[in-house]
Amino acid sequence: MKPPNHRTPDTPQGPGSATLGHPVTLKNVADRAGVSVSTASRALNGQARKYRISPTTEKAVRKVAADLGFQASQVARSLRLKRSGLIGVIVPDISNPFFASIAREVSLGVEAYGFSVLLGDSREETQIEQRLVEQLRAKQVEALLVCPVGVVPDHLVTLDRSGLPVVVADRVFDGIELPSVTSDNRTAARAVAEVLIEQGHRKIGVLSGVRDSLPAKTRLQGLNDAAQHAGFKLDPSYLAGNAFTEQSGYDATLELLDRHPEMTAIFAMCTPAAIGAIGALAERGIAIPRDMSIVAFDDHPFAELMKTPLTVSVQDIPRLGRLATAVLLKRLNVNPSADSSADSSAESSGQELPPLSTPSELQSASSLWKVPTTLLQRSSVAAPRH
Amino acid sequence: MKPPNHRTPDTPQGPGSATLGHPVTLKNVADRAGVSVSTASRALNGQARKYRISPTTEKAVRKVAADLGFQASQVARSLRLKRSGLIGVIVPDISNPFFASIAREVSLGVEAYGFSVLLGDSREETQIEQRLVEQLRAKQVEALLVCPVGVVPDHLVTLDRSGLPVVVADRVFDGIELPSVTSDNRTAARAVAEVLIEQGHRKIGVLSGVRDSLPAKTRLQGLNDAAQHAGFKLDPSYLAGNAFTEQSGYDATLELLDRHPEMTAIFAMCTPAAIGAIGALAERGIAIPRDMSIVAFDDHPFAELMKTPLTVSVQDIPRLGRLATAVLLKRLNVNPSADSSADSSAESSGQELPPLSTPSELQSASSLWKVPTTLLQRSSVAAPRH
DNA sequence: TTGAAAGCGCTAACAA
DNA sequence: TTGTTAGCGCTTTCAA
Repeated sequence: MKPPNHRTPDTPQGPGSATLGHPVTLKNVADRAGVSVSTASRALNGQARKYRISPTTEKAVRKVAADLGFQASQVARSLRLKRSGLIGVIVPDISNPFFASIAREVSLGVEAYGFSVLLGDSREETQIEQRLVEQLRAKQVEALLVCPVGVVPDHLVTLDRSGLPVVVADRVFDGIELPSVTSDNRTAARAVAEVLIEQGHRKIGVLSGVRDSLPAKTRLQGLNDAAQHAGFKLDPSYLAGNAFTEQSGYDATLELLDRHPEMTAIFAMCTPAAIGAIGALAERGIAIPRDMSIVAFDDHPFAELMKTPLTVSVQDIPRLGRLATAVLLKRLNVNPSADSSADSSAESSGQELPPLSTPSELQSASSLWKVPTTLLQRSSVAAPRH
Repeated sequence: MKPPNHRTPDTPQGPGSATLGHPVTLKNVADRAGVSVSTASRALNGQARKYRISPTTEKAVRKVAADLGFQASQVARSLRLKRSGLIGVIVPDISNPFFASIAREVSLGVEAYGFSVLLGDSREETQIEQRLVEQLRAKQVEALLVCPVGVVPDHLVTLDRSGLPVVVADRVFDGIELPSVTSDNRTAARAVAEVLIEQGHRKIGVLSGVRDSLPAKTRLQGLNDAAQHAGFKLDPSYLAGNAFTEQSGYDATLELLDRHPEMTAIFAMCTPAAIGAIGALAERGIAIPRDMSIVAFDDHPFAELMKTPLTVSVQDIPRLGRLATAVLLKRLNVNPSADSSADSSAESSGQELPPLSTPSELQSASSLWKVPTTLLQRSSVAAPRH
């Protein structure tokens, strides 16, 4: 309640935010409101009650803060609190709608808790993935969601062990104690494979994604399950391709066509591969499904509009993303069920991170979450001709 | 060169990174190497030369840092340097491949300079966009690339004026002094419109994106240009829809079909709208291109495989993204032409941000960058039947 | 060639 | 009910 005649030499402020030069700091606010920084801090952080700050003071501080367009520096705050409010998300290719959707779910899911997403694109290279991990670690992310390239999990395990919560999605790993979420690829693969098999197909070419990745192996397994159930075995020479890309699908198809002219169906492990295959087939004048049946994974907005709508196993991508986010939040000891914006404690500025309750007690219980998929039968499968 | 018998009470370190509890700090490194923090800092930041630090010392420090898995806290560094190394990217929907591609280019483009991308998804809502802007500002982003929802530019202008470099892409604004990059929508629209018109179409329905957005207006203008050149005028009642979405395209098509049964062609302002339109057309049993011609914007991997491949004007999205990134970097006084990884100065840890040369001298010259588009003629256009 | 110390903006004991 | 102060981890003057 002293007369506020001790002004900082701050540049004359128009209303709105920082006008010139230095951004406005808490000290600026405090000075102008004639209180100490602690009082200002407390007033702005919804701790007025707790510290029994007079409503008058609180109001005053808030007003000044608003007038000055004050925004607490999250950097300073992070340093002090040891909480960056940052979540790292690393994917092999953010322009791929699959990963983009996952990134989206994470972004939306964590935003309510004051977290922001730091994005990394590994370009399908483990080496870059490693570099990004380091870069994000240096930026003090509090957790990492990574859709790995899918072959070398070591750097992620190390990281997780070192105390930074990591959860992996999609290209998860085998026998690794990292919380993992993925589609139920085995069941999914078996289901699509069966529509092929039930039509009588036995000579089935497989367009594989990255061979060493678990999804690729698991999908192959599902296919084998189906074959075995039908009483036959798939020859390994019917396997081609080694990436989840259109190019790989195209090349593999051509290769298979040459190696096995008797092939009657194609099992594509991802949509891009299927697109490549369709292109290759068209070039060779092979009609779908008359001369060749084909099944694949994942749906897309254009599916219905295609010349031959694909029969596919579709993953519930948003759900995958949400699950991953939930696991992440749980590992951060944030309660994902709490309603988001009902947080009326901290209203005006800065304060958004609810404090973590327990200091993340290494709850690194191995866990693999599987999300069910849906079979979508369309018209890319017919009985084999010969 | 003192005997290093004054150890910190740090937990016994296995090789690799932080083993237990506290992450390893510069002080830990310094102590263990038997030097002061200043020396450690300088050694690790490639300033050994500059400060004439003995090679022995430097080596020693580097070794300890490596052994301990030291990583400089970017948070502390940011606070001190007033450089966060963060770039904010805000888009209406990251799961849309268009925006995802842009985000990707930014991410790849700035990564080489040690920046990371903070992602925000505005869900096509200006209000959320505003909130995200605030959130990212608080996180001390050094610049913002936003693909705005597209109607209210004020908060962005204010922000930019306040000193935070903002560049907008795609849904740019009219008469606003914000660096903007967008496709050359007018020319593009005119070009696709002309393939319609040359076939004899005059009754052309328009599936509009967000009406008040500049891209929508500009594309309409391009269409009008073409019409005028052909000597006719488009009746405003042929305009329907108000969003860049599939739903909007669907609804608008139905609406137009009812209002103008004589319509012979559809001009869709975006791919989703086109998809919606094709769905609506199919429901009404209207064949493309026999009964109805259609053109749209943007290509996609499935385009060739569609029942009726669409004639489209395709934007060079990666180029759009790269341009936007370049503009951003220029405003940050980083030289985008410098080769990226050839930066051998700072090798081992932490140091990645090249310092900004000039302190961003408000070079807010109004500038609009236009990226050319390509016309892709396929088979969705035929001469009108009546 | 190296070190001591100030300080970036903030929060939280501890005092009063 | 409010203020003083230490300190988060780092860089950088200034001094030696």
